[in-house]
Amino acid sequence: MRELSIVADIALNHAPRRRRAPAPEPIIQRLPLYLSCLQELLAAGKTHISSDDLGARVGICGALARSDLSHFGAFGVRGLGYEIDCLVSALEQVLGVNRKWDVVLVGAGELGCALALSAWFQDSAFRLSAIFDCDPRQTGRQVGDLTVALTSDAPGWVREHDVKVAILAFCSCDAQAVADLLIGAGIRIILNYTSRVLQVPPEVRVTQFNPVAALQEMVCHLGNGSTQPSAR
Amino acid sequence: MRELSIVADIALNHAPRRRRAPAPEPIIQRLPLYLSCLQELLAAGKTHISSDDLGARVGICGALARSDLSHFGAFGVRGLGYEIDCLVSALEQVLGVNRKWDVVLVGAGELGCALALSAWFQDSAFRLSAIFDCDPRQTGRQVGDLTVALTSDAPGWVREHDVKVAILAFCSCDAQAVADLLIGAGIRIILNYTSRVLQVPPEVRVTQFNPVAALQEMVCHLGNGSTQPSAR
DNA sequence: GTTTGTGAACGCATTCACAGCT
DNA sequence: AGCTGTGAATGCGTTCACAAAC
Repeated sequence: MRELSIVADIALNHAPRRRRAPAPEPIIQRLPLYLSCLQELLAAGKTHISSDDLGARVGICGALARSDLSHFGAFGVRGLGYEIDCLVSALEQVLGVNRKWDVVLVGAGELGCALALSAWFQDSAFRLSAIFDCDPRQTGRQVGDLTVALTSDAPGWVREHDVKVAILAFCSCDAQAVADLLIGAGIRIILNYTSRVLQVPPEVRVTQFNPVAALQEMVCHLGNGSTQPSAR
Repeated sequence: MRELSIVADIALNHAPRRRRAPAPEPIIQRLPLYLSCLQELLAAGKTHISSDDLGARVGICGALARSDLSHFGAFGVRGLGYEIDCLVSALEQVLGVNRKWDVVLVGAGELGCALALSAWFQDSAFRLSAIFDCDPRQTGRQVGDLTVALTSDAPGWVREHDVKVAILAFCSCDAQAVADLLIGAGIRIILNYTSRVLQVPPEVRVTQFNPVAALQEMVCHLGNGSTQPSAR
């Protein structure tokens, strides 16, 4: 009777083992990168990849890629590397994206619509299931195959359909209030396009998705570096 | 003759000192969060804030906030906390956002337009200075006060105007090729809305801004946690 | 009494190096 | 020969705890 890892026995059929620890945050942050690269490689017809190659593609060293993957089981073959489609399945399972997740989108402005109509969520694990806006004049409008409803109806919908994931894509005004209501209704994951930094209880996860903040962080390295930001 | 920190002598007028080390990455990642909160507090009329309070707002402990800020100088007053507007100025300077940065936007689809028309960049350090699209039928269209040009013209523009910052907001197809051309023309910072994971030389910074990847990462904590993703 | 600035302690992620498998 | 899996070592960020300042 051997120990079994939660994931890999299903993804592969040969014996994976080891660590079932909750998986460190930094590793989890890299999994989507791996997955994205691998899906691309798969689409390009590649079948195997080495840890060094994979690492290079996501900007880390090979040893780290190996170490990361080994947290979830032994997916590689010594001398050959990793079989890509196995790895894709395994990562999808680890991430929990081998099922569908309903998502509510709050904000039907330019950005909200761009998201709703984008190709991003096609073929992803995430299905936009409702769209809301606080402006009553937007109510009833069609965006793709969704109909805009009032933001005040969002908590009810979330509760009724047991939705766990929300995207906030409206102008920042009362983002915290909206978030609080959604969390109260059962939302556990928030993708926040608002410039407001949200305070949430520990069981809720937020990702700040503000382009200006992202640019600020990167510009910092430039500004204090070699390039003197003298003029312009 | 005392040592002087690069930044703080200008931001404040009393003696800041200590570390002029290049500032660890994790700290820099938090600076935009601090800044955002502080600007909000400032707008709300508050003048002072303690490290504990500031920490709570960005989801970290007070000691860490203190430690972070002290890397750039001594901005606080013991017993009182930090004077918000001083801190805002100092952070803006550290981040390098007390000047204007020209930005080129590649992609004039739903998303590109949403970005161009959004309020995000108003009053920020970033000015969208040109917008490009690979579809010739888009050429000449007005988006806000910008006129869409061909993506193939982007490298020339970047070189000519010495632009360092680019935003990629088109459907993923040949994101890497576009990125390579822009980098060749002098781009050092890329905000990548594409689902393609970009490979760039070490002097270039990329932030992946793909909502699906962000959701995947967060869902992971849910899926393997207490909530069994059994049904639906 | 309150709150900062900071050295010391701790814990954790990454890298290294190599044994082991193909 | 090539590449994975992994323990050991390293380096680094965070937390702790307290002296100094207001």
